[in-house]
Amino acid sequence: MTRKSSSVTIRDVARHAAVSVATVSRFINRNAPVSQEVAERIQQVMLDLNYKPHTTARQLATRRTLTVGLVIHNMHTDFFAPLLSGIEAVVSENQYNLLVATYDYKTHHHRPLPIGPHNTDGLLSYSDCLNEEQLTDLGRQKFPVVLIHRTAPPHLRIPFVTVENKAATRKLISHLIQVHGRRSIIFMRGPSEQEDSYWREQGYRDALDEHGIPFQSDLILCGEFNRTAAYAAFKRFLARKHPPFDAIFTGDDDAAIGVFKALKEAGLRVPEDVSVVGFDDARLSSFLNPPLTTVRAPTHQVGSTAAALLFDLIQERPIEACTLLPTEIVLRRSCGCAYENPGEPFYDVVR
Amino acid sequence: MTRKSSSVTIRDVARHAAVSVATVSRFINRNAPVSQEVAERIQQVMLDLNYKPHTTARQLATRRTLTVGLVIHNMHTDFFAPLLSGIEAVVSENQYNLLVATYDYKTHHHRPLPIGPHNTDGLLSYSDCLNEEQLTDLGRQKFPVVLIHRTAPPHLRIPFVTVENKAATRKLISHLIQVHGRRSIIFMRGPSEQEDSYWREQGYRDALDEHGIPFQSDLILCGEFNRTAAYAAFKRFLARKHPPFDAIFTGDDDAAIGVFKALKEAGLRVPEDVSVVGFDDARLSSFLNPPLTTVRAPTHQVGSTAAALLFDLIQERPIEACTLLPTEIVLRRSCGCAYENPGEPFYDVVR
DNA sequence: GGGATTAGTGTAACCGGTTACATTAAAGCA
DNA sequence: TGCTTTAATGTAACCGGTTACACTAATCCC
Repeated sequence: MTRKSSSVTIRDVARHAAVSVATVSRFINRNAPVSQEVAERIQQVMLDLNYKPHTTARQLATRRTLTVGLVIHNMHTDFFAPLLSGIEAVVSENQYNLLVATYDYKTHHHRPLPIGPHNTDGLLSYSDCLNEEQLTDLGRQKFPVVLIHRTAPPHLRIPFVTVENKAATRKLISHLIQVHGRRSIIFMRGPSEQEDSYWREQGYRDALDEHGIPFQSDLILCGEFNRTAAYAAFKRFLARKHPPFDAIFTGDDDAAIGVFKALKEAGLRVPEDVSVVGFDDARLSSFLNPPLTTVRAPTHQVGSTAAALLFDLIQERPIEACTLLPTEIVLRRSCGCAYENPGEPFYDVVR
Repeated sequence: MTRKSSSVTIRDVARHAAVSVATVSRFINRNAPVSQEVAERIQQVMLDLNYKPHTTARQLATRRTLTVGLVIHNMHTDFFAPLLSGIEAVVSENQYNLLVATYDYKTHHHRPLPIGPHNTDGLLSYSDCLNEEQLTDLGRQKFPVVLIHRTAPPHLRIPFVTVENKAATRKLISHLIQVHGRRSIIFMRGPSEQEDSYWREQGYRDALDEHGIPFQSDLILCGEFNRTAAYAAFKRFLARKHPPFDAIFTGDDDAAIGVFKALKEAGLRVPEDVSVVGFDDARLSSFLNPPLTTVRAPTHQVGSTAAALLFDLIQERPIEACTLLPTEIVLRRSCGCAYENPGEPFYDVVR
């Protein structure tokens, strides 16, 4: 294998500065007094030799990695950019590094999780990338973990950060019913076992109940929170014998793009023939034609909050066990509202 | 500090299995024969004790981290999602981890680079996050580095991956001149020292030259490749005494969003009054109103190519020193073209 | 002035793995 | 049968830091 050019170690520095390695270490870490004179000598030698402390060795000795891990299943959708950005901001503020692993127990369960107590000080886990067994295992080791977009199994005391899904969805669906008179509303599920999808569906059902509209299982499709799958699922729906519909809740904004396309191909107009609404308020949602009515989720803030929580955990500060960030519905034209939003996306009608 | 619950080590496993640590290590790494019987015993003990090899210790002993680093200055724009996604795909395919650091020598130069030979096996560096001195330093240690969206200083033999900026820009500007009769074209620069910006400006100048249009320095603005800065810069331009203009090359797509907004506020129509063109073909560009004419840069592929190159370097395979990925102009409506693109963004008129 | 404290330093064990080298027993071969 | 090869294993040094403990000399305090 690659033989690294033998690098200069703390012992080299010690020898050249005519002191012990302990003294050099103390100088570097400033955790014990070192005389002025010796300090200067060490400083000079370090420069001369271009010495860089060996991160890995230090990690082994101190059992602290100054790194946090993030597990996500992939980065294929726009959703992850603001999430990552929020996490990254807090991580670098704390002078930590971020180790990113794409891992999903459903597809990688034969492979051990590449992130854990042995290479990070704490872990952020998105959605259902880890299963309960893995979480239990980490919990048993008292390893700091914060869950993102999923709640923790109650017997594990793992803090989590997610967004308010149910009430916002209920409000959005109610809006379709009350304001726009829609009654046959398609619901597109996300990936199964995705909690967001579950709660959004509850909100959808609640809204129907509230207005006395019976739930119809053949209005439930699977959009997978992704434009391509949503397009395909909706095409299949249109092709087969299906009940009439006058609105679609696409589950998330990315799926709405696929639905827009399928509707266009079918010659159906949005919002005249069909109201379309999404969830997330992704960066491009206000640019769609028509602009997409959706629920604004503070994804960047989800990331930063989760990361902040993780540092609280790592530093053993008291923490908030569960954080449910508020969402708000954003009315644009795709539901049938006629608001003109000048200068989108800078201004939105929010309520 | 946090005292980790003492974890089970290879010596514990060895003791319980009544073998030496070497044998356990061999069994784990499958790099020397171990008898069937002993193998089973070790396997069982590992399960019983829930033993997990200590990544850091292994890294120290083998001097291989199975991790690659990525240095970017931030993740604030949409540009990074496809880049990261491309990198990530190749990294996880190679069963490596990805360590992400946001670092910029201009703002962090007092702080040492958190990524290097001591915690990664190779490094991807975006644009001008690292300065020449830092690159030289890494080069001297023969540390594998691949540059993204910048060329390497010639005396350092560092491979790089970037996109074809100049010819595409020249073609795009020529299109504005020849097809749409534009002659007073604003050019928005990106961040100074950004190579992409430099080459795009060269392409812009070449196109002017080619058509005998004199270069006007007061048509050069600074958009910073970002919507907010571009909006502000363009507002300032409009507010002061300025030469007439009939087109804008915004430097990149994100900046185009800010320009769109400022134009709308000024009551100028796109493309009737002003042609607007960008660069990148970001995910939302085809959704803008009007859809943005731009240059398609294979950003995902830039990421995957750079990562693949880095692995070639790490594994000491022969490599391509410089990779210039092709770009193509994408005509939509913002320049004045009248193509109807059915089902944007799935189909584009590309040429 | 004598005991207690503190500044400044060194020695060596330790973190948890890998691996060069040595050793023994079994298998292969003439 | 005797010699060489190979399978299987153990011992201990090593990777490059940190830090507990020991020690000396100087300073403080009553």
